[in-house]
Amino acid sequence: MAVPRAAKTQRRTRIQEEKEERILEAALDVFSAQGFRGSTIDQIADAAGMSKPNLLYYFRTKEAIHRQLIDRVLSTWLEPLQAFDAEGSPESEIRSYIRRKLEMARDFPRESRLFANEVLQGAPNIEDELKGPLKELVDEKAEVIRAWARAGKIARCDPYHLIFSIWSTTQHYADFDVQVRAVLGQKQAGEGRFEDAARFLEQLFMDGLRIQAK
Amino acid sequence: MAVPRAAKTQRRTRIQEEKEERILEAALDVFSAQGFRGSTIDQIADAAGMSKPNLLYYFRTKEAIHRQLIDRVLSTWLEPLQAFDAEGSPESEIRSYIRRKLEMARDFPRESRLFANEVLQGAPNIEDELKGPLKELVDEKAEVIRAWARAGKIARCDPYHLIFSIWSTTQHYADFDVQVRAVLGQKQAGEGRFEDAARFLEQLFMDGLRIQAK
DNA sequence: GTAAGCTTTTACCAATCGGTCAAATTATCA
DNA sequence: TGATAATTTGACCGATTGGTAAAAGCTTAC
Repeated sequence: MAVPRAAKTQRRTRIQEEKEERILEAALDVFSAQGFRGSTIDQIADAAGMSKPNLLYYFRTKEAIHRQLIDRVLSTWLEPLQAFDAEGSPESEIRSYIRRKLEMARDFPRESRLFANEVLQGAPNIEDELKGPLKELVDEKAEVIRAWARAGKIARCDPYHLIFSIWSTTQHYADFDVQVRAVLGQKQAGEGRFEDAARFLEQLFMDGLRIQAK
Repeated sequence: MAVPRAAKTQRRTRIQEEKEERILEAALDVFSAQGFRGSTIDQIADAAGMSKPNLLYYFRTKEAIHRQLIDRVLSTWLEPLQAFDAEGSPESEIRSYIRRKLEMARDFPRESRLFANEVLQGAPNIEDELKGPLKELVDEKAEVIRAWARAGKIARCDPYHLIFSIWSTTQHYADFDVQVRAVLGQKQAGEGRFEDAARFLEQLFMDGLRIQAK
């Protein structure tokens, strides 16, 4: 008798790991492009190259796939901010934070869009994570920024809105990619726009915060 | 014999105008919260206080509602950038552009989210508008900004990415409202965050572009 | 008032949705 | 090899989807 999802054995099978990975990869494609409600299990199963019942053997529900995906993405999404270091100089920390967030927009646009879709539609599944871990992390880093301002190392400013503005400007290149491409036109068909964006944003934030470049 | 959608008469009935307006208003609610695919005609009909077939008497398909809504929103979305004036001073023009975009995020968050949903999901219905009218408008204003930089009125910078950064930072407060609220917590339950954001963004862009305040 | 056209409703449809079930197939390991 | 567990399949289900047909009800102009 086959008890689904390998409840009997503790260890996960090789096949289980492979298939679950393939499903999550396919689901990232589909969910990030169409949102949760707009995606169907059939589409994900197709993209993963398996039948719907087979997919549902690994994940009980559509929601279960989405939850696991969101969990995974959320933690990688927070990494750059985690790395924000109170010991470093404002210049290097803010510069490298901008650069890392831009690299994520370039290299992991699906992850960014998955997250954007979720937040845009009211974040029904991650409200707790936003109000808990995310808020705490931002509170902590905001204090670092405030200390820099007190020490006269950067201009006085609201640290929360500073963080928001770095988030929004960098993620814009993933979430609104179609628009960015349309406006820039053919001249930026390659990835050059990311370097231009990096140059612009670093200048904007350095001067905007009155940080002296070395 | 009732030919649908008043094909016989040229003029629109009073009832037609009222009902179509009610439908579009309801559809804005639903589409902006759940995206196109995630929304159902029933939900829109409910929100508009009428039966589904009754709604479908005024709009042949779900797509037709969405198209008309997008068209309408797109033009109001472009207004602030239209107002961007080459004759004005960089300080007043950029300041007021930021302020107007922030006011739109505060006063018309549904419109912003409808647009964000559309672009995020690949802009299948507005690609032409993005590559045509939008691009032309941005090209024109980018030239204005470039002229300011040549005249030494503002720092040299990529005008396109400047515009992107103003778009993204301001719309962030509409599109990612849930996240902003979660991170700021209870202390900003009212609309205070918009004033704080305005202060921060004006400072960031004024100093970032090395514009002297009068 | 009445007839023509406009609006609304009731009943309905085929397609698709998320998900189940039992049987068939395949992999694993003693 | 054989038995046991893991995986895959096809057939199916009730609910919901976008949309239609036709008749009933309502407005409006004459």
